Amino acid sequence: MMNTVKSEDPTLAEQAGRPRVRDRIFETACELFYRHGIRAVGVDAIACEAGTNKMSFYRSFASKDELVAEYLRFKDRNFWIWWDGIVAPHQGQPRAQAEALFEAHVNKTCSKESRGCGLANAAVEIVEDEHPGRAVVIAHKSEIRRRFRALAKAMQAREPEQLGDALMLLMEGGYLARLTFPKGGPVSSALHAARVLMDAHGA
Amino acid sequence: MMNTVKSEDPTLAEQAGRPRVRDRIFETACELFYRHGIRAVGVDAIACEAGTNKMSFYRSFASKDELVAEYLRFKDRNFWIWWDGIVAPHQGQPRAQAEALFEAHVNKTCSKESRGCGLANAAVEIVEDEHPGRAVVIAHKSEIRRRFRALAKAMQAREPEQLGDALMLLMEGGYLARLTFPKGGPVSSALHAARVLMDAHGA
DNA sequence: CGCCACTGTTACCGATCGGTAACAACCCCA
DNA sequence: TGGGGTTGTTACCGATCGGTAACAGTGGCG
Repeated sequence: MMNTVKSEDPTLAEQAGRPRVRDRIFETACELFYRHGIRAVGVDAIACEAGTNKMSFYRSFASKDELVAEYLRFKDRNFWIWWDGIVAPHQGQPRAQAEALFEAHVNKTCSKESRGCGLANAAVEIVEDEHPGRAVVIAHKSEIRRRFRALAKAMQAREPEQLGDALMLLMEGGYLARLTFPKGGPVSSALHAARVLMDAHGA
Repeated sequence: MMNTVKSEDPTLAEQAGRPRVRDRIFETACELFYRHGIRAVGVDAIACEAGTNKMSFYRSFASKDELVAEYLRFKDRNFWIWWDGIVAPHQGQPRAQAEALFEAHVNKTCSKESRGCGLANAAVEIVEDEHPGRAVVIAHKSEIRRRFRALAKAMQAREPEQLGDALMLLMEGGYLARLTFPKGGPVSSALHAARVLMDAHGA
């Protein structure tokens, strides 16, 4: 808790030009966790890949679990930045927002480097309730459900909860399918399916 | 390769009344893999939980990876037995078959012990292409896609490939959602969403 | 200059990982 | 009464896991 940042304002540290060790480690960890999975990546591998060693790792992070939680919070923040960025150009037009979301989702998930959703993958790997990352995952997915339902309600759909849930299932299913199918998988049909669903709900 | 079964026909061994050590180990492994994940369960834990020891484990299985592959093949077989059992009563009525499938899927996935789809979870945990279980997962998911598309075609739907993929995304999304939501999660809306989709496709 | 925060290095800890050798007991069947 | 196949037991292997102690350098800033 107290050894994450010893002194100095972190914003002040970022002003300095070259990257702090902590940032290099964190960036490396994010990439390795996403690419190979959380359990598959050890602390030693992270530190080594970041060009430093395990001791420097533990000078910046309290534990691996804590780093994992921070990784998940990072993924969560980035997701909502992405979401808000997609939605912004169509303010007040919930139907157009949803379509833009699914179009972007298909594009993103079909990209070569995609390994689905890091939060969803963590939901599979992290089973222990005490793990500090578990709460982050649950909160993230709950918020997704809330937003999809709100979107469905805003477009005046019949049975907005059902439509919101259905849209969420479509998106989550795409994340999962990406792990077994190359680019041309079922994800490609997500936008079309979302449109059909919204049409059918009178939105 | 040669130490999985040393002698005797395995079918002959099953004729004998009490459970072989191999079967106890395998059954235990299946439960632990599904409940806690593949990477989270060690060989020692499996053997111990099965009331034996690591040495007896390696007398029955060539390696942990090989056991994992066998676990996945087991899950695959069971899944199709389940599928065929659901579909059988509605032969020749693809629309009714799909509805029965989704109703059963919702029930199964909402049950208390459910941890989603073991194959899908393995798709998250197993990244290495060389792992003997990876091919099993890919084949399984490909077959699911094939069957859903065939089902959509059989019900004379417009754009059967799109509908088939959409149905698959709904189902897979439910598996994923189950890991973060308790019983009343978005999975509950899967059957309704599937109906709406099929209606919209004129099936 | 000297101080101090940051980093690198090395060695170590106990625990667990997947996997193996050697030997003693057992039980069924010939 | 034998075996032969199946088990249990113990000890061990090298490697890696997450995590720590102690010390040597280095850079910037007062």
